[in-house]
Amino acid sequence: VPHQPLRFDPILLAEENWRARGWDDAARGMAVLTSVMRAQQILLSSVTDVLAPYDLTFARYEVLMLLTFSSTGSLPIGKIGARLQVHPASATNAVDRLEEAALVERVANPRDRRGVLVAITRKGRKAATGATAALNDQVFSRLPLSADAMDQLFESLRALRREHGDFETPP
Amino acid sequence: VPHQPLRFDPILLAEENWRARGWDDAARGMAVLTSVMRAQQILLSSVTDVLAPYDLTFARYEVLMLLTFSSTGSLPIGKIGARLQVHPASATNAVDRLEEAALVERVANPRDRRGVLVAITRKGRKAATGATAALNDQVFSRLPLSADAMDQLFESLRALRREHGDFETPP
DNA sequence: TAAGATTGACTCTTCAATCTTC
DNA sequence: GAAGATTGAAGAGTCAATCTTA
Repeated sequence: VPHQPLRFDPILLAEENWRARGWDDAARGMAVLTSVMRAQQILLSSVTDVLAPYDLTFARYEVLMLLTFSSTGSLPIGKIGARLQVHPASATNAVDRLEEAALVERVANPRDRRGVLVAITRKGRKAATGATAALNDQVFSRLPLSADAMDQLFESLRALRREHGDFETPP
Repeated sequence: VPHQPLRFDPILLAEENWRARGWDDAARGMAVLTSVMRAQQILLSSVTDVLAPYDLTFARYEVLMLLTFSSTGSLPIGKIGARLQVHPASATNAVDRLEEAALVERVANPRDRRGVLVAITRKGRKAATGATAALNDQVFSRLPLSADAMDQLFESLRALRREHGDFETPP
């Protein structure tokens, strides 16, 4: 996004505007939500830059890693969508692109003829290995936060995800 | 996103897979980044639902609030893009949609004939008021996090934004 | 009837190219 | 030449509708 840095924090300023209107009980929530939006934009942009040489998007990279971690190297396309929490149409689209690049193959599912298995190819494994090395080195291990801040961030966002019903909370 | 809740936290599981491969120094960063992505998806979905009756997206709502907070009720379109940290083309698109709905007007900029001023209309102010009340009530004041967790989250994400160069850090 | 997957329509975002004005 | 704004093209996401199979 081509812009000069601002001389002030735009989200903090918005929060002040909120409080000036008497919306004190919502001001911090607005600021937190907006911060998450902006952080996502920043992080996705970093990831996108690193993945560009591999002709991968983050969504397609996630599909590849899911297959890498599966015992057979293949999964039903519906499972992929569920694990990645995206719409079935998005999973179809991601697999389309990966298949065009020969990183995965669609295989008939012998246990359910409605279903489609997505299998990672040798080329797909190579791409996943290279992309992971690049992401680990250039992004994941270099977030500008202390270990404590990362842990707090992870736990707070995990609570948010849990409350939203992303996953069951073990008893 | 139409899916059953998972019986485990998919991000925590991914982090375990990372560590199992010896990528310990990147595992938590991967988990944090993925959590931010997912949290953004959840929060944006909540906001989108609440704004739907007003025929507004979050991006268009943000434009409206920026104009509401400006002293004259109008801003150059370039300033809007800079404040919202989006591409100029996105600002143009958002203003197009708002103008179609008669929530803003494009006005010639008397100080720079290259520029365009975007002015909020009476109808735009009404929409902003209603949408803000709904968002404050249904989303911003109801995030499922403690006040402490919200403050920690905000500060961590603020550090991330600052490091990325979103805004200048006062001396 | 319901579930798995795909398709087409629509929205939003970015980028590159263009046009006008500084 | 550089800056402000717009346009068209391409990518990725959701939704509603559809087709096949369970």
